[in-house]
Amino acid sequence: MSIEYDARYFSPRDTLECGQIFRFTPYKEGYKVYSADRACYVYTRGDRTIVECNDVGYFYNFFDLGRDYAAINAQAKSYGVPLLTRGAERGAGLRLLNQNPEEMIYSFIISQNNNIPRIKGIIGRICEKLGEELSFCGEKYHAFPSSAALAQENAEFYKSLGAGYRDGYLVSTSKRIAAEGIEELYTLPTAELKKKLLTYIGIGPKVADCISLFGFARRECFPVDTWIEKLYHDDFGGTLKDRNKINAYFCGLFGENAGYMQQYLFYAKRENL
DNA sequence: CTCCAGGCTTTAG
DNA sequence: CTAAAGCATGGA
Repeated sequence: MSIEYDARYFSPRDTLECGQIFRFTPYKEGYKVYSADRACYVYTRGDRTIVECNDVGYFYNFFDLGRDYAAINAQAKSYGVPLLTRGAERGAGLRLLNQNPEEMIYSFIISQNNNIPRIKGIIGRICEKLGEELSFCGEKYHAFPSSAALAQENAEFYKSLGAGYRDGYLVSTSKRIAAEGIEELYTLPTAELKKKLLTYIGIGPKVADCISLFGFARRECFPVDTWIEKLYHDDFGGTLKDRNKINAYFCGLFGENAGYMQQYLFYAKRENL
């Protein structure tokens, strides 16, 4: 089964290479993408982007295909900030993914003070060791492990996979989620959700924003990492140094679509556009 | 060698 | 309350 979409507003590369997802690999004309226990093959041919998968409903939502990006893209260009305009022009095919909340929690705990290639490696090894073995397009892959499976391992295990000092965070948070579940999180308003996420060991303000944005579709969230801090000074002429205040500045500026603007900016800065 | 990466926890003032 | 040290690892 497959899904087709206008390639102008759905570029696999723009969508996957902007740091919101860590499990994908180049494949044939595009990429294989993994989320929770699912997999798909996504590629562009001519003016159409095609998603081949076993679960059309899951990936329609995953790639946010029910949303019109023309207005979002126009909003980004309306601020007259060159970096943001360039991000919106050259990253027009970027879409915000709707990912599995638990996968986001562990992935972004690992992401702190870390670089993207290494984050991918750590997550990949955790999946290989603990995730269910499945197959797609004639190749084996591993699901992202359940919290119950993660909670059975100790800190030495995670350190042996390269997680570094985040080993204890993974142990603590997986044990808590395995015991409590995360059902309540879906029901909370965004401010309460963020506050609750901050009570998990290893989740601070930036990671909580990423989890809310990518895992709970809270598009008003604006994660502030080292790249955003850099462009805040370089491209917005900002003088604040406290990341919480920088976050408040951007949230006030961009409003309910702040998360999309954040992705355009992150992409533009990292790609040196 | 030092500096940095999608920062957080702990401790000191 | 805010400020800064400490933290694993690998690549530039």
